Amino acid sequence: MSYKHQVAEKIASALTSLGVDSFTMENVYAMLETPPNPAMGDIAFPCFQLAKALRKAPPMIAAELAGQITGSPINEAKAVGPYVNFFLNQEDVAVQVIGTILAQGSQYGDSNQGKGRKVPIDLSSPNIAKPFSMGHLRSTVIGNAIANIMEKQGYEPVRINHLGDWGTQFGKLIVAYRLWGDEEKVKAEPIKELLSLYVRFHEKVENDPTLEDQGREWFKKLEDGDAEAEHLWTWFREESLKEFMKIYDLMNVSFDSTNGEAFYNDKMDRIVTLLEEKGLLTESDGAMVVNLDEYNMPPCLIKKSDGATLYATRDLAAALFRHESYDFAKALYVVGNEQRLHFQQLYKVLEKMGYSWSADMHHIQFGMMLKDGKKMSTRKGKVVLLEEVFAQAIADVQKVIEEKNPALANKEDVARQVGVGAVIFHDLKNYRLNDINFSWEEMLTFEGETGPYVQYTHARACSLLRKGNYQPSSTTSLTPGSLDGKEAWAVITLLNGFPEVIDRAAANFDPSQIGKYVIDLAQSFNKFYANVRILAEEEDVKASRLQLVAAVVCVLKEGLRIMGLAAPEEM
RNA sequence: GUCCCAGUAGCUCAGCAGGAUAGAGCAACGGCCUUCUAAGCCGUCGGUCGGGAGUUCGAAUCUCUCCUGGGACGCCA
Repeated sequence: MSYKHQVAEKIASALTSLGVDSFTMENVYAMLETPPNPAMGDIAFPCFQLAKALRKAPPMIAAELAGQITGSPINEAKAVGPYVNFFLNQEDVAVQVIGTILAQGSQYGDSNQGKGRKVPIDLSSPNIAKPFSMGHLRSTVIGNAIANIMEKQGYEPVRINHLGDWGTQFGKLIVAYRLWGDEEKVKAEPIKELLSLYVRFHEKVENDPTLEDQGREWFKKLEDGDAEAEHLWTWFREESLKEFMKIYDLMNVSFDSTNGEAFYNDKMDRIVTLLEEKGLLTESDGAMVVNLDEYNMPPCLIKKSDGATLYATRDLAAALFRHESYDFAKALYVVGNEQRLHFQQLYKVLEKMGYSWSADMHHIQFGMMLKDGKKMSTRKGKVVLLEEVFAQAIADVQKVIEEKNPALANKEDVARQVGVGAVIFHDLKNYRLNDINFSWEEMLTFEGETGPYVQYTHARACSLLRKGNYQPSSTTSLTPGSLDGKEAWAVITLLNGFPEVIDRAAANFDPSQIGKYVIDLAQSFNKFYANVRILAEEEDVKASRLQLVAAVVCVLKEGLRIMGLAAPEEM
């Protein structure tokens, strides 16, 4: 039980003795606040809500309560207007918090809420034959971080890269390749060449709308097993995958499944049959649809008038497959917010089919990656390639290393970890629904609220442990007075809050909670570092402070790991 | 037109199961390396929380309305 829970319990029992029994310890815990100024106390309990039950003014209640609450970890309870402010025995709390972290290590903050239940997460999912652009970064890093968060909550995440390897776009690409393609060129630079074919196709379509029809025809051929179409498709897919793997290796992201849309090609007849059996399929303008008027939504398209399938058809097949394969606790789709309607339709169709588990599916939406305030368009070739962004980031970090720490041992590894970390952190630090306006300058900043800042803080802390010859111990004992002062106390209270941050991040599928936390912790540690001497102190004081440093290292590293960043020990 | 999301410091954003004086980072300016990595720390400057109304002891936070920006709305994914 954390010290805050101990305080809440004492308040709850004091309330009971005053004749109020409607507040449980958990209720009280939720009401606890932090005073605006540390000089006012460590924890505050507002008494407004008690005014009705006790028929007294809040300040009177606060005064009464303050007189009744004593005992560890509380040093003093003081009524300030309508609040009871508690001053804690900071040494008791420090031992508790640091002891817990050093004992649990990377498991600090774990919980068993998920009980080993599976959570398939649809993430990354780039389109074959298109470059891996900045836009695809978001789904990858957000999904990966959420998978880590769920894992920390005791779930078993299943990372699924639902590759965009099926659809009319492949028909278009095949048409373009047959018209203008060159085998040698594609072999030399697959993604670049395929993209330029795709761009060219969309330029030509302006003057020759029949190209669109040809594209649709070729996709239909692909679905029907045409040999030439299949050969080209397989080739394009393999070349693309090779390119994507480079990026994933760089990011240290891996998948449990790379079943893309094509995987469901032979599983869609079943969906159509099921929909027919349940009487949900109706014909509309030659296409087959599920009507969703009752939900005030446009109909969900299942089959085009030429009989070819659509995005929704494949997602329905995928949903059924995932439910049958994983018996999931939740199923997550980390997909941009512009697809909101699609997922709402998907859930409603599943609901109409009688699958109550559709309620466990969540569309984890995120905002768009914009360039100059506008959407990046693959068709117009206006994309920023992720590969280039990483390359630039790593090069910039290398420059900084040469300037600040040229003697560093494994420069290449560190440059990669920090460069990639800067890009990932920049994406994750703000709430995922916010749009991001792409800016080289902002992305490649290594100062302030950035990934490198946190990594740097971690590295400095590691350096202290090294130089102080810190040895882990099974017990935590702190020398009285060694961790006095507001700097240490700020670090300790933040360290204590880590498990709650994980809970909040998991409940909201929100990696930015971890990002903000890790920044806060790094900032407060840097203040401690700047104001409190560690290595030059007497042995017992040094030992105590190093234990705090070790706890910070542990939590920073774990926070970074969850976000998908490495934590180099020197940089 | 309908439905979603957003509007907080010059810029990028926190805060939004209502609570005591609205916070960071960047930018600008000024300090701090004979204490441990200056990718750091400290200070100064900077706000009618888009406008208006309502709910209540109390609203950046909840409700309504208006304004502005973005997105989605059948044979793309």
